[in-house]
Amino acid sequence: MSAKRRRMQLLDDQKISQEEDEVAIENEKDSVASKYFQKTKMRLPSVFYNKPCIDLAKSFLGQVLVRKLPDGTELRARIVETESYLGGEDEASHSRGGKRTERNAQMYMKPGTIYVYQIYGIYFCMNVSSQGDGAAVLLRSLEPVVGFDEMRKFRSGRRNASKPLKDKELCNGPSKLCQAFDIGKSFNCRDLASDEDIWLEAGYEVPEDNIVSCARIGIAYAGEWTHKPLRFYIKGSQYVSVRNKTAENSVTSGETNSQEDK
DNA sequence: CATCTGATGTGCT
DNA sequence: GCACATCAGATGA
Repeated sequence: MSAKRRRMQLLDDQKISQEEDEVAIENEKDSVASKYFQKTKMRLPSVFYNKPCIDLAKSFLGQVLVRKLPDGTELRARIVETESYLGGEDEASHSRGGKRTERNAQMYMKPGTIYVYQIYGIYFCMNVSSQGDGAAVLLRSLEPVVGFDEMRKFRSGRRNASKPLKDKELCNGPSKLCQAFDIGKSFNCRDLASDEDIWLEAGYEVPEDNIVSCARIGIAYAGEWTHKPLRFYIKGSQYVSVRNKTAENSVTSGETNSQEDK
């Protein structure tokens, strides 16, 4: 574990124990199982998701996605890359032109609703509905925090398995993270603010200075929308799917998140 | 590092 | 029928 990551972990622990205290005080008189505290203390609430698409895509950076497996094991990874898909006018969005079908209905649902769709027959991508009609945020890359072995196992599926994956290869792509977290179509339509098996917990806020904004990936067909800066990632992160050095250099910040390869 | 290609099947036209 | 918000492996520099 690098010094950097240790520092981040410490920051998290501080935040977590703070919130723990607050919740404990709030529920002092209630005799609710401690399990309840475990789940509610860190979970980001419904109101967190109720913001405009671009704001949400940026606020996701630094937050932690948690997945509870059937056996109780919890996987954790920090969101480091997202994309905004706006409503009707966005030619790259599944909701372009106000299109609304059975497949993309979740994009129009309550902010925080998960939209999972299958792509190229074999992969899944996970989005979260935001404020705005037909708007959603695509999760593109995560930095693994807890559960490396499980993620590696879920990811070994259709590959050679000749060489073990590096940590940074576990979740550096929208479908890779779905594999690593074992997220499939059954997660479609669930609510991140209340679901038992998946949720977001407070990590840290990434300052605007440390966010790279650039073009989205894989939407070359979208005309003028192809080059709009609707992809966001933490500057310097080694866990991002595709880095854009040009865009990184135009971000006015001295600090980066460079880390050694693993 | 960059670029290319095959895999694969659902949802929409 | 065809397009597709991808990935892994191969190849060349």
